[in-house]
Amino acid sequence: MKEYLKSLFEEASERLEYLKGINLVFDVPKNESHGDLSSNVAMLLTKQLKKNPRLIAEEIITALKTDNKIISKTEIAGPGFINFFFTPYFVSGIIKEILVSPDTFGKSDKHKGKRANVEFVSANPTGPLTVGHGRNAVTGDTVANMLEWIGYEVDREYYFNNAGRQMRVLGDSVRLRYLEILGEKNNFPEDYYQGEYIKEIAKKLFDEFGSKLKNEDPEGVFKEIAEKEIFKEIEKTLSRLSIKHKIFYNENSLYEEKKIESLLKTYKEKNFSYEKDGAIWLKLTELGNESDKVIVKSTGEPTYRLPDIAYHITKYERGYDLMVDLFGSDHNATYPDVLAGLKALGYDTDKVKVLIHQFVTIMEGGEVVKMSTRKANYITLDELIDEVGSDVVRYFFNMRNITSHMNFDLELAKKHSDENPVFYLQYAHARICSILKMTEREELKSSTENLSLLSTNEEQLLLKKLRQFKEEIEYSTELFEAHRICAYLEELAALFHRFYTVCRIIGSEKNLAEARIALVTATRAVLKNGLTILGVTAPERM
RNA sequence: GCGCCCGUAGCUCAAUCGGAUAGAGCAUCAGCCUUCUAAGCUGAGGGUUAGUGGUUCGAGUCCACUCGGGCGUACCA
Repeated sequence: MKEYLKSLFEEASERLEYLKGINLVFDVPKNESHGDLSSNVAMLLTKQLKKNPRLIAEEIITALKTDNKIISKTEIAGPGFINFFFTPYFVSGIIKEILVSPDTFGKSDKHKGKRANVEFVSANPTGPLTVGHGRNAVTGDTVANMLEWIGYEVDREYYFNNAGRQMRVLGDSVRLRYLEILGEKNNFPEDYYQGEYIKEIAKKLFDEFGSKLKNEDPEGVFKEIAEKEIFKEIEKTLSRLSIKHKIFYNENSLYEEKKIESLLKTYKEKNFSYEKDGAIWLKLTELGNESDKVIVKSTGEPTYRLPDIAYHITKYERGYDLMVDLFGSDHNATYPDVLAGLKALGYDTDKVKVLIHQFVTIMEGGEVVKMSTRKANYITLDELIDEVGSDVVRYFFNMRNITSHMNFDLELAKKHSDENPVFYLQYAHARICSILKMTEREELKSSTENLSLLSTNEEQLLLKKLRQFKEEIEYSTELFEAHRICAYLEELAALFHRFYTVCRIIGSEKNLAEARIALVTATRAVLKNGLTILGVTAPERM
């Protein structure tokens, strides 16, 4: 629709000089009596032309050579909007476009040939994933899906660190629990990992090795096994949400491959770093940031910034055109340093898109549940999936803008799970499947021969919504906002349900019935594709 | 103190570069199944968009200030 109008305006600019090179925007008006598409161009020109916007609008309309097979009406409304109304003939044509290739309708090759890396979850293996990680995981995977849909080849990546204090404590936590099983009394420290899963790992070790590990070092087998077991669980949890990372990148390999060392050397050579108080600092103030930051502590150990920068450099070296980083708002102070460090070395940081999601607040019984992995005071992602299912979890995290703080009322999620909007969408899909089975029995087929028979208000509104799908995906992806897709699908499902209650297939005249079958088949395809992007299943019956 | 995010209906959230009468779901109330799935549809009530001022044809959206909440502000990640 928009493409057609754009070409009309372009052609008209031959006659109306001021239309040349103008930034044309068409909106779908909220109120359907304002037409199918609306332009505010006349109002934007008032300053330049010093004329009443309605007069400008009139000039524009006379200059447009509209085809009355496509456009049924143009009007000037309100302060100077130009509203366009499309013919039913044109509107229904979308069905043919969808049915040519239903499974790929909405895909675009806009970014074909480009490669993207989406890094998400990236939790260190110290415990099970919590609900908070769930938001990160679902958002990351959905962003990856969206990018694939507009043509990117996407690698899903998980960055982790199995060195450092956290992991030492983890290993020792397991060791102490193991010794407890052997009957040894000890004072389990308060700041150690309190979770049940530690005891389970210890039990596993006892079952396999008996008391042989009594004098083992906490850094050795305890840590190793703990890491392995926990990662296994993390991957299992993610796979329940249909999430699979292609690459697991261990921070350690940056050291092994001397990337940290060489980066440090580069900064020194280029005079971006200096020594002070026994530490090495990066000159971030010179790069426009607030203050210089330490990259190597006086102990000789790098801070997180150095490996983070080195890590991102590997992404550039691996040739990605787009790198998406996803993390929670608690990390929002860290990425400017990393980006500045990259920019200093000449890397194009426009290729990095940092997405920060706000926290998930868990409410239970009207109370906020404080989350801490170490204190084992958390609700795991697994428990949540057990309660409400993968589809609800994915949809729930996708349906809200990540910039918003999110209240997750557990009681409500459990109790009212069958009233979740995801079921509304799935129900629409299942309903269509059921209709199509029924019409098959009646020996009715889908036909695009008489689509102009689809002229009721319900049919036209549904058709127009189907037309918006592709643009909706592109727009949502450019903004990295999956919640728009949820909103779109809910509107689409609502229009379908309304169509269903008013327009019948079986019992209608044959040509009309077959056109309607084509319509619902197309609707089913769009619903399914939308749900697929969100990572939600499209059941054939409910 | 400073930085980022947020404040919209009773609750959870939308609102397409600033567009026309601020929309959904839940909850509440009133209707609709002898006919393709009632997990559905129709209707009603519910708002000073936290507040004040500014920018303009037009502001929930942009700017300034105030109030309130979250997360940061390390030689932790």
